[in-house]
Amino acid sequence: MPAKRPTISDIARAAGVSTGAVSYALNNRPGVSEPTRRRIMAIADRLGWVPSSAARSLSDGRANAIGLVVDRPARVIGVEPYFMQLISGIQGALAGGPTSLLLQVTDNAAAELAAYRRWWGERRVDGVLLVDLVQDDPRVELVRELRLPAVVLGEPVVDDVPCVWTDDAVAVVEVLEYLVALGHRRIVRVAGPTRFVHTQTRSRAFTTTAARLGLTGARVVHADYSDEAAARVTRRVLTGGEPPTALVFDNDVMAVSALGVAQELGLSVPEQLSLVAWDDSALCRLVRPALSAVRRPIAERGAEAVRLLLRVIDGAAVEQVRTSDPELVPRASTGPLR
Amino acid sequence: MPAKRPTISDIARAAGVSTGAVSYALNNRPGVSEPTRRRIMAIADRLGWVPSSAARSLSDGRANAIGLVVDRPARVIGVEPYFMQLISGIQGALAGGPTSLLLQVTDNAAAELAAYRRWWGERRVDGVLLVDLVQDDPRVELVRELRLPAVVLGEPVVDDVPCVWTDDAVAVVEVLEYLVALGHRRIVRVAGPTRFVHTQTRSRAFTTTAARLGLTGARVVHADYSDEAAARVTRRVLTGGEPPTALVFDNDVMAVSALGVAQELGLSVPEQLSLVAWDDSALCRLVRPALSAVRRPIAERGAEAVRLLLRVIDGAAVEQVRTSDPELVPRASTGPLR
DNA sequence: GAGTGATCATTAAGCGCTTAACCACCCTAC
DNA sequence: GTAGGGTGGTTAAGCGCTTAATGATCACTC
Repeated sequence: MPAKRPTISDIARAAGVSTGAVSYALNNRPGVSEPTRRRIMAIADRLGWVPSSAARSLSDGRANAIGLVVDRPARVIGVEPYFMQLISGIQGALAGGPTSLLLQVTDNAAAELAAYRRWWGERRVDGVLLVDLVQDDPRVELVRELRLPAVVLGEPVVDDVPCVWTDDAVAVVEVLEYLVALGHRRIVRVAGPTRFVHTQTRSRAFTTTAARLGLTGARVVHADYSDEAAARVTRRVLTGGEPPTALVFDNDVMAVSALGVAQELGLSVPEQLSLVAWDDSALCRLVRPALSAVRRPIAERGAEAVRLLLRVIDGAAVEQVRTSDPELVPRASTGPLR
Repeated sequence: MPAKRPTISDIARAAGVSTGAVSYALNNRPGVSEPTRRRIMAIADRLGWVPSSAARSLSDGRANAIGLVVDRPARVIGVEPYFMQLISGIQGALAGGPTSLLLQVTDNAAAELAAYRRWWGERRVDGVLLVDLVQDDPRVELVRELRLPAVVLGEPVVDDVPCVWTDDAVAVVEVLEYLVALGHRRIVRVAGPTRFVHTQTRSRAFTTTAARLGLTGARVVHADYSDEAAARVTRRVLTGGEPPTALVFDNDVMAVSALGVAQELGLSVPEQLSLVAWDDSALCRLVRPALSAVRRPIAERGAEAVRLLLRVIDGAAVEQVRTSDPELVPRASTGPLR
């Protein structure tokens, strides 16, 4: 059983005023004189008073928490730095404020929906962050139905839901033009699962840009972000007819995995094969050759999303915030075609 | 503003009973007849009722949440798979129950202490998980003072605080004997910061085992878990006098970083240098050569810690749960000395 | 000297739920 | 016929906080 925590009644008694006065004082609202306010605050301070979030929630209806559900199988989640970076960005924006982060990791979409619904029912969160949107995402429908404030981390898909996004298309173009400038013509994009909206966006940009640049050998294959799947796909692509001279991946793990495959196959990187990862991370820097990668401001986006969500919770109008464009960080894994 | 959520009064009205009866019925306690209970539950179900966590907390004093603070600089946090694995283990044990996870990422110890104190004051958590204990850790003192239920993820340091741990020493011994069997005599351990208890334990085991095995060239150097620091230290060690033939690291990131350094220096792994990582992860599997690593049951430990914490919250006696021993997973980065 | 505001404080209701205390009723026992 | 003992409910207080409504006090004004 935890130690005793002071309540506003304790403060009121110590100060010789009513609890109402204490409440007004501590919340910096009119209703108490300046000297009294100061006296009350001093006492609260001395007693180490902290407002009970339950009591506060109950009376003002705010949970002072936001929720994030990450729907990735346990096997994958540890590997991808993405989420931890995102979380650390989120925390940055939350720090100092009264709001906490509720995190849930699930391994299927239904559980994710259930989690949001439960949080809403329990009034545990004031709003939620949505990541990895899919086409006609049921979560969008859900937050709309529940009128639960939400911010999508990703490009705008519907216009009544706020979002913060980066324009992935510009990076796709940048990467392709960069590779073409190095002499590559047969380029394969190893994408994540098709269902994700961002996968589709990037693939579309990839296809149209490839066409514009006259790359006939360009195509898109899919994997599930895991190293195993990436290895399988990469091996197939590299040993098939007309093997590509450059591969572009949808995350860092797959790119690193492919690097291993290339080495197994005796292909030297970048002399015979160029590799580009998406989402730069320490992982990309750590391997040899270090991987060229598209860097997105992940933590910054997380922080921006939180700020937007807090505004939305306070009743702000729907906004679609665009953060800085992703950029290609060239390293040792890309080079001129020999 | 969120949509309307049903309360027990709504249910009571619909069922024509008092809210007290509804409460008894929904909590499966005596006080209502079986038919009435069923009727009430059916209505609750139809209405989609979910208990308000705030109201419940306020009346029964339980927050139905546990807290975890991770104190690592943002730069490092993304890279290490450790925490995500831990979190996913935690979630596994929480799934299905009424308890949620509150997560905070901070970048200094004071902020971590403040976070625990705040959560306690706000009555937001019923208990907390403590990771990365240091010597005379102030957090131990804090949870004791606040009488906040806590479980340490790590070896027993004081006996009034429950913990779940693995015996790292046995793995240290295993690794050393393995390396010695391969012919290595000059072995350096690249450890994490000295302040962590687990660092000290491993170093102690390393030193005594090395002495027992008669390894005069064995020593311990320190880095801060980051790839940069590890690269620096590794470079220094490998280019100094009497360079080691085997390196043992305290995490995966440092080992991978060292692999890069070895390649830069023209040392082939494992022919000229063997590397062992601590905490196996996809990262270790991904690089070439794949890294031999000590695998600890991280997710399992997280789950076990949660189960223990929930028991402690319910008033169980202090336990010190020991989970399965870490084991060495030999891969391509270790081999006989040439 | 009554009326009019300010100003600073108190009172009390209410947020949604739990739970001890109470009550009405029927059944059995002697 | 009344004491005793379950059942199956209701009542009401309380968890810690917010806040509208109310009230007391003092300072001006005409």
